[in-house]
Amino acid sequence: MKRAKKKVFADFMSQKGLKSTKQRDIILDCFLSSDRHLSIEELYLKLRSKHPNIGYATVYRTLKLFAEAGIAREMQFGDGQTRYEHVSEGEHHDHLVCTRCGHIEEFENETIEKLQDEVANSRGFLIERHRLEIYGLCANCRK
Amino acid sequence: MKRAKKKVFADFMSQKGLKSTKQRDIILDCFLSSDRHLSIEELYLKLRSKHPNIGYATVYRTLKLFAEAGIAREMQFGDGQTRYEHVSEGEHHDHLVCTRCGHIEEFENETIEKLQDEVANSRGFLIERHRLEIYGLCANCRK
DNA sequence: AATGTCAATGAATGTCACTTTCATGATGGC
DNA sequence: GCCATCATGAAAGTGACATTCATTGACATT
Ligand SMILES: [Mn+2]
Ligand SMILES: [Mn+2]
Ligand SMILES: [Zn+2]
Ligand SMILES: [Zn+2]
Repeated sequence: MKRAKKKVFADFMSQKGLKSTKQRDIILDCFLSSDRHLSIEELYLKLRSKHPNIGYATVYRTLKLFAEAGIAREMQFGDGQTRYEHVSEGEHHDHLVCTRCGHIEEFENETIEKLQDEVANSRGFLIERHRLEIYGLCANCRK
Repeated sequence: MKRAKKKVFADFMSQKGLKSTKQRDIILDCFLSSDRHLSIEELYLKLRSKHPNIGYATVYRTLKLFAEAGIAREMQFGDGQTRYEHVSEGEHHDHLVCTRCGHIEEFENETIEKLQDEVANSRGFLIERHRLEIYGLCANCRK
């Protein structure tokens, strides 16, 4: 799926008349081969060891591009940093966030999604998106 | 319930050895008689007309005290400002947020809450809190 | 009522995570 | 290869908090 996302991004870029650069290639590769839910700072630091010449602003702008292209999603978990996670076409999930170690787990629940639709319908709301986050202690941190 | 919350706050303050001041009284009164989901800035501006001598920092610190005392809750709706809403003992609700006009509606759904518990249990997570927000167009903005 | 002590206030400043600017460098259509 | 555009990154700007510190105020005590 790494290849598929690279294609999606390449198509988006050419369709927008934007250019392919070494930096963007490196950042995309690093993003796709990293854990999910990375902050700009984290990705920047991860890149820095191998590519000290890539600036923070470029990482920042490139992650925005990923989001625009639909291969990444911006997330806020309340830790003061914007995080980016991988997105696959048509896929959706919500999150369990550990308040002690920061571990993030993903889940899907079709019934919850349906109930949300019902709530929105009953109020005349047209849903664009939603966020459901459960905060607490992960299995490890409970021990 | 305005009186009840004032009592809760007064008890919290005396139990913590903190002092009662004109500013805190005024801010509490203004907060309790305002719409829900106000930002610090909004409350500060609302106060400013009648009480131009109350500083931003005092509003900021006093809202934090309300949250500590359990009569207010900090919320992030992604508009870049922290919002505070009234909290009543034992009460919980989630939100529908209009992305066009900013209107915020509240809802409760016992079934969704139960399903969340199930999800957390199945992963060994111990829930501390959760947030569920549905973003979209409100009935008014759909017209 | 005056005093003493410690918390409260608010103008100013600091912090932090973006966000934008601008001079310089790279890309790619012709 | 030329050159109009786009991209880059160091530096500066922004905005919403968060903290500092000199001064003021609350209130228990005298
Ligand atoms: Mn995720
Ligand atoms: Mn609410
Ligand atoms: Zn954990
Ligand atoms: Zn609306």
